[in-house]
Amino acid sequence: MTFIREGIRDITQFDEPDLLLFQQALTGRQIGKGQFLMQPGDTCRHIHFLQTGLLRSFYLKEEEERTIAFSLENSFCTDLKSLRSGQPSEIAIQALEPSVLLSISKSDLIRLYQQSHQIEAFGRRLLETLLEEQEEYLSWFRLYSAKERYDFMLQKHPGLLQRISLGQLASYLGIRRETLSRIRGLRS
Amino acid sequence: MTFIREGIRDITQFDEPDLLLFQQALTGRQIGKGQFLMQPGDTCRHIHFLQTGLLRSFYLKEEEERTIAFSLENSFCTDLKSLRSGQPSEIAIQALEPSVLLSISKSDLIRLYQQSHQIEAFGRRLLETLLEEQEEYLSWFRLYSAKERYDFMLQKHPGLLQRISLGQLASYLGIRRETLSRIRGLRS
DNA sequence: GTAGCTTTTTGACTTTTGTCACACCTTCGT
DNA sequence: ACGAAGGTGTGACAAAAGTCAAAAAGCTAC
Repeated sequence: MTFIREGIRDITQFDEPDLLLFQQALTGRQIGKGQFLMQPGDTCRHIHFLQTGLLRSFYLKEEEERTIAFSLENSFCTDLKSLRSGQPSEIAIQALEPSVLLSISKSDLIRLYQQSHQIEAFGRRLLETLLEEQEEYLSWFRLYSAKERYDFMLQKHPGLLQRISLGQLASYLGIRRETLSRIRGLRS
Repeated sequence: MTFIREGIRDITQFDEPDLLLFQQALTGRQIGKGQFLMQPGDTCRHIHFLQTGLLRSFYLKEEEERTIAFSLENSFCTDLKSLRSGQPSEIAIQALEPSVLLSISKSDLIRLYQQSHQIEAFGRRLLETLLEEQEEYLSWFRLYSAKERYDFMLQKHPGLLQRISLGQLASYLGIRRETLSRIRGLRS
């Protein structure tokens, strides 16, 4: 439990009272490889903090999985659209590895935001980071070719490739498995 | 000045004391059609609230403009990456129409965040909305063809087409002017 | 109106990526 | 060891989008 405190504290930089408040709202959960944290049609009611493991979020379009994100250790994962609207989600979240997560419900989070300015500030900073990351990812599609996007991925997450299938990576890069295979073939 | 108060109040939902605080940090500015709010290489130090007019943010890649956003009336505009890092920006922001904006500096905003929980909460909510919008926009590229993206644009911002050039729209949709022209030709 | 500019459209061609089919290789359970 | 299933690589072809060039259509300023 101590190491959980440390993990949360490092990320949030909460002081002792807020750390306690936050921690009390968290519920632990384990999930096996291949299992789903949520399926399309479910309504998302939590934000998950991934301690160990690996998650993948994806749309299902015509039997095809279109990956929108990989969530690594010490990062947060949710479906913001469904969480905010209360409407059914269009995405699935699946564990690619056995994963340990701490989850906080929407209602608890709203309560904590109101109770603590510091927690609200953390929420704001977290969102800024997420938005900036997503802007960068989006710029890949605006500015670069499939090959370049693949190279960026290698640079940015060199270890990740050993943990996911090429099909999953391809769908994250917005191309077909075969195209990715050909890109990788061009060893220049 | 009253109507500015109302506009800000509607959007932020600040109560009277915070409204005043916030308002004092805002500086007004007008900018003519075609003028630049910032250029690549500038460091972004403000968040701009657009009262009237139309802004466009874009990258410059090999003499080509790649539009990443149109900012409409009553919306916010900045370069989050440069604003947060303090590093030179890679994007340009240009007024497509004569525009009136209220701007707040990064340092003032940070100060206000610290002073007022309510203002911090507004910042968080705003970021949530921006992130959700961007997720939707990103899903266009994941799930839909160029033609479909064009149709969504028509649905979502029917009026905008009269205010921007087709070249600008094409670059926002991630295709060439010629391709957009052909898509529009297919009147089915 | 018309000259000069920009924007949009059209055409021929190239490049990139997708599609479909199938071979190859793991891995995993029996 | 065996076969099934899933993941990966390759080839031939199709579709989508990019490129380059030039014509047509819109604007703007005299």
